[in-house]
Amino acid sequence: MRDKAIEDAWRGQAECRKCGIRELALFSDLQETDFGHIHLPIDEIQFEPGSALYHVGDPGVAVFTVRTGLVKLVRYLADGSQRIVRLLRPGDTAGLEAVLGQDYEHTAIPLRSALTCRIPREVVNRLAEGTPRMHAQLMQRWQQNVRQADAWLTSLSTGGAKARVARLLLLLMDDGATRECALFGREDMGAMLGVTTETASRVVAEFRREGILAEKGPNLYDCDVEALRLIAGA
Amino acid sequence: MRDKAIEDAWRGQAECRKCGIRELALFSDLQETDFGHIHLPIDEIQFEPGSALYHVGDPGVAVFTVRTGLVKLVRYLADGSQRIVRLLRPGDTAGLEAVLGQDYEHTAIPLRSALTCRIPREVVNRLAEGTPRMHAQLMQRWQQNVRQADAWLTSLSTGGAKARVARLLLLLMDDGATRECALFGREDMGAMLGVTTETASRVVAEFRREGILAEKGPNLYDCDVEALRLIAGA
DNA sequence: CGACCCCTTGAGATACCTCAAACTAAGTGG
DNA sequence: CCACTTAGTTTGAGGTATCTCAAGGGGTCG
Repeated sequence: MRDKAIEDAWRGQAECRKCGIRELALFSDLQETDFGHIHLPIDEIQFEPGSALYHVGDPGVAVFTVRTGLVKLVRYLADGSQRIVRLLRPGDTAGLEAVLGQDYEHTAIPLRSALTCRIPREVVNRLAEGTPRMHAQLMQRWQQNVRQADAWLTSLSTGGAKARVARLLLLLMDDGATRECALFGREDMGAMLGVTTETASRVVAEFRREGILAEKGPNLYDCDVEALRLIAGA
Repeated sequence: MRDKAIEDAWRGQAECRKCGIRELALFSDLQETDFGHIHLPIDEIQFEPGSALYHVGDPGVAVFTVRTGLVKLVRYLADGSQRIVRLLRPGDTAGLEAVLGQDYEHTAIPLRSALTCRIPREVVNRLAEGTPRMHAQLMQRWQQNVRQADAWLTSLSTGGAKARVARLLLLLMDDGATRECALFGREDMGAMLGVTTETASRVVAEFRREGILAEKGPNLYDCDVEALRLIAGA
């Protein structure tokens, strides 16, 4: 498919204790002593767009924490097209099903270069045995996935194409906390919103003509948050 | 709204040990001794269509196991309309977020008369502390929710209206294990599939004219599974 | 400079939505 | 027991949004 598949970059064993985003991540609740339970290496791996963290159907051997970048969870349809069912951002966890010994249910592919921590399944299981807090954290993560899945359905797969695009933009800006918004390929946008590539392109182009979006760089836009909220609401 | 709201029927305290669907339910892995940890009453409650198990935003005080019937999880949109994000069938669990002490994220309403077991939040938590198997079961349930949410998006919110209806019918027949299919109101169908009531009605009517569906009673149909599979695939 | 990829734009076909009316079935009250 | 109401389903007709197919830019990279 893609001949420009890039080699996975390995950055070395992670130092969870000093992790800059630990308060966001799966290990946020761990105490100093808990780290003793980690008996297998946790690798820091950088993935580039086009190379998957894992593929649908692969045996689930590890969980990934996303530290930087953006990762899409993809499911392929009967006709070969893809539907993106979730987006993982820094602090999110990919492949939780591995903890249950199940095969991966999606293919996870970075949309932007993404730095991840690869945590072997057994490490999570052993930690979970030892610390109740880890259990709570895992359940919290699962619930977060459910919540995002529901939000995806109600806000990105409901209403007209313009409203969907507007909601996606707001979501990417943390509901308008910032004006800047990094976009991605129109095909991926379409796969998220359940519309065709052309429709996604048309809507973005229209927003730009109307001054709601101002291009600041390659796929980087300055957004009129208020206007977007108006369109998203309708 | 509904003046014919029916009183919740209480059937008495549940006997989990003898439960006929225990192998399906949340307590499937419990041992005889584990039942000693149950210190609060688990009630059997029958809900009728129109009376909710719980409402979105209510504090999550209990988890429900569905024993019979069919329950919809609803989220309301800005314009007041509803979107059904999941269906619970016998053996499924509603309101898992209560275990985490969170508010309910949906409104749960039976589509058909449904017998449920109401399990107080503290009972689940206490059981989880005592038995690791309960932990595993909870995580399994959460993962099941995620899986259903993803399936809902990819199979009921993707493709044309005819394909969506066909997939919904197959889903209700356990992917074609039985030919019989109990349907519900067209408005609910629309809310599941992300189409209008009229479109849902038109598709069902068309299927009936084409002989794919044969009415056997009020909202009870005999289905041509093969034909549906063909339509669902396209 | 040419090849390639992706985004954009166009024009026609189509599916779905909207609004509105007719029909059905079940419940209500005279 | 029958008109009358009410809620839900079905059907129609017209408008509109999205899809499909196709062609034309604008970068980037060899």
